[in-house]
Amino acid sequence: MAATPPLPRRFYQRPAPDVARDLLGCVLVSRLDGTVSAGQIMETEAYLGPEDAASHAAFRPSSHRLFYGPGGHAYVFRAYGLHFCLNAIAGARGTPGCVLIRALEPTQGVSSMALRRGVPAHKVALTNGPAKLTQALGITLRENAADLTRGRLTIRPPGAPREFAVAVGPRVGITRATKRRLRFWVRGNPYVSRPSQT
DNA sequence: TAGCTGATTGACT
DNA sequence: GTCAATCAGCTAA
Repeated sequence: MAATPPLPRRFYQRPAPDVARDLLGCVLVSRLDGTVSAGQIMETEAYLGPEDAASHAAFRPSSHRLFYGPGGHAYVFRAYGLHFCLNAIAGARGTPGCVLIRALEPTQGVSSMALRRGVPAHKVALTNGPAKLTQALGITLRENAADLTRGRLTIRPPGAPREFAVAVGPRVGITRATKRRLRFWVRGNPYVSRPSQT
């Protein structure tokens, strides 16, 4: 547990789908509001550049400063006026892409998460959705553009070798380019946000 | 300036 | 199964 260094920036400087797959099992750590909360990433989705109609890089120019940056930063946006979603910027400089963190399994600070969410700590509803996990970890627009390789919000590699089946399927919850198979999740994990659509 | 959209969730029938 | 909540940022004019 002690002082596992966060994933290096070069981890993110690869194609978004590769980063999305390798992010499964990694641990998202937040040190916000004076508490430490962490969870293993169980579900991700990859978004590409302008050629991906569902990506914010394609239709949201205000995100370009991050998308075209060096990678390894957080991109937080508000959906439907009230929910937050957390992305990790991926891809080398000049090749925009990002990875949406859709679900994680709490490993640390569970009571803080339950407090923020207002649901019992043993419920999967704590973090089994993109907006749920941001609320559980206390992530808001303040964390937009945060450096994931250092600071209050980081992602660490798995403590042990990963032993689980990775499933791949079409992305969910979006209205454009839904046929691309860019969603990755841990098969059989109860924290995955939606029933597997293979 | 006005109008529209959305990578969601939770409450309700 | 349906539907409202709520707002930053885009587009049209």
